[in-house]
Amino acid sequence: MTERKEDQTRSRLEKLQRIKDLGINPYPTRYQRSHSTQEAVTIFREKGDNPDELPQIRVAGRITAMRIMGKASFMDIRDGSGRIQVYFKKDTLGEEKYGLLHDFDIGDFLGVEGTLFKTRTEEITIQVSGFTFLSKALQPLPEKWHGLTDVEKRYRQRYLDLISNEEVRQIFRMRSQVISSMRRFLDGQGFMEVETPVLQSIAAGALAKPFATHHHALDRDLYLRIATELHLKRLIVGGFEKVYEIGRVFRNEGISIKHNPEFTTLECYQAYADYKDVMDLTEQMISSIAKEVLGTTQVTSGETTIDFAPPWPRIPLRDIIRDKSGIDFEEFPGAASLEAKIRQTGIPVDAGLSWAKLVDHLLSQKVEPDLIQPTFLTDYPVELSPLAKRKPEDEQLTERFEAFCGGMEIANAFSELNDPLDQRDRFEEQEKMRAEFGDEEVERTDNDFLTALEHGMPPTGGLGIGIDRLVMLLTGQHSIREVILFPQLRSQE
RNA sequence: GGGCCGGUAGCUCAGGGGUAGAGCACCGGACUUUUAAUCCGGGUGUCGAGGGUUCGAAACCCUCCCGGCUCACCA
Repeated sequence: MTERKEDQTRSRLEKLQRIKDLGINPYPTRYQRSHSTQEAVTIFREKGDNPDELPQIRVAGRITAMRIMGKASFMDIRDGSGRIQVYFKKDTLGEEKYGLLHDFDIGDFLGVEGTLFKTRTEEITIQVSGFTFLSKALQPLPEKWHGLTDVEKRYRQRYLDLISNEEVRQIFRMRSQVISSMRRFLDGQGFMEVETPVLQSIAAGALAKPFATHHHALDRDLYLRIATELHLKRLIVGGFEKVYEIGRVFRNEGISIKHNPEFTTLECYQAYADYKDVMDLTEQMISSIAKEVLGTTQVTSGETTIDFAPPWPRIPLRDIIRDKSGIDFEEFPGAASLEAKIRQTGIPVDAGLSWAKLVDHLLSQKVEPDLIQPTFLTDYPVELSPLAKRKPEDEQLTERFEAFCGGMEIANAFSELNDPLDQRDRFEEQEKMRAEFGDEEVERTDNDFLTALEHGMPPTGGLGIGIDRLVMLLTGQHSIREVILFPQLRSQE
């Protein structure tokens, strides 16, 4: 509310005062409902033919429309289940109570009791015999025809978006269902859900810039986690054989239609499994979620239909990059030669990137946009995968896959590197690359994690899934902001 | 960070040098089965902010703020 009271607010404040003056508490503590609006409608559908069997109804909700005609009025009441029309009649309520209607506004909360009937236009309605004021709204709601479309306002005042737009409510219901379905699936497979620290003295486990903060009592800089990976593997070392965490991670990077600085990942780790087992798990989990939430494994958005039914194609990274770009990166083992080849092929590329970054560039430029159906790309070069175990038959490749869908990466997984000596070498390699290429987005050596590995970790398959992107795919949304309730915008007051 | 587009009433939007506009919302009145209720009356505003040009700026110029898309960035 602004300091200069808006006209509409002033009028609502006057009504609030009148309600108070009548000795009515405009913000009471509770209301005993007998039914949801949806249940009330259903009851009438089932028993409407025998009015004697209809119960007294008490529902509560927000007034979303008012149609006032002198001595009789209709209002729409909405609760979490739906809406119902209620009917106020001066004859029934008496002059005094009926007069109170003048102090109601759209947006107020109201509890009503009465009996169900059908109007002559066939709408199931509650004939109100009594009502209780439950909450006064001082601000007007968005307009009823066009609703709220201003994107900035939709995100900054998401509650208005949720009030105005049923599709938006549906998306976030689905997001919640996706996550609970994921939990059900993993719990059913014998995984145990755990929580690991968000505040860390070293942000490792992924290649990303962390957010920095400071702990005053310890006088120590801390970082917000960029992944849950290394702590979950410590738990595998500790003897838990199947663990997962669904949690927020933070990356201090650009904001885009596919990136939010804080986003939600699932990571799960399974002892004695390898990346092929994890591919099976991934297909099964995502298709199972789609079936539970959507009732089908297929999602149509625009002209494309994505089908999550397993099995998903499994294609070695080298093959698909060669097919899509004409470049076989194994023929260009150095950064300089690969960069020259990429340039020669006519693909724009920044100068001075590491070999691993160049391969990644080819992947994101020439391959990723075409991967619409769920697809596993496998066998990533070791330079690109500092936490993944080498393939026994080819030491330059790792037992790793990424899953792509809708032109986005949605999952990353590998046979976890459990050789502490190799892991230390890989961290050092990354540090060297950071020094050489001025690349901040590389793994930072986590000595505490290395110590854990030195105590012995069983062979382990690990998986990370971007839940926001998965929800985007399942709900057909093209912007990550449409699946995050309060996305990061440029500035907050 | 670059490019393009945008910011006008509570909401959705029109207006592009000459009195600030429409619909919904809101306020007053009428109306006992309405449902985008209807009918009569009322415009409620720092035209994103600041500076400049001009007799006159919401409009034109400059700077900034905010947002969207896009490029860069982003395992």
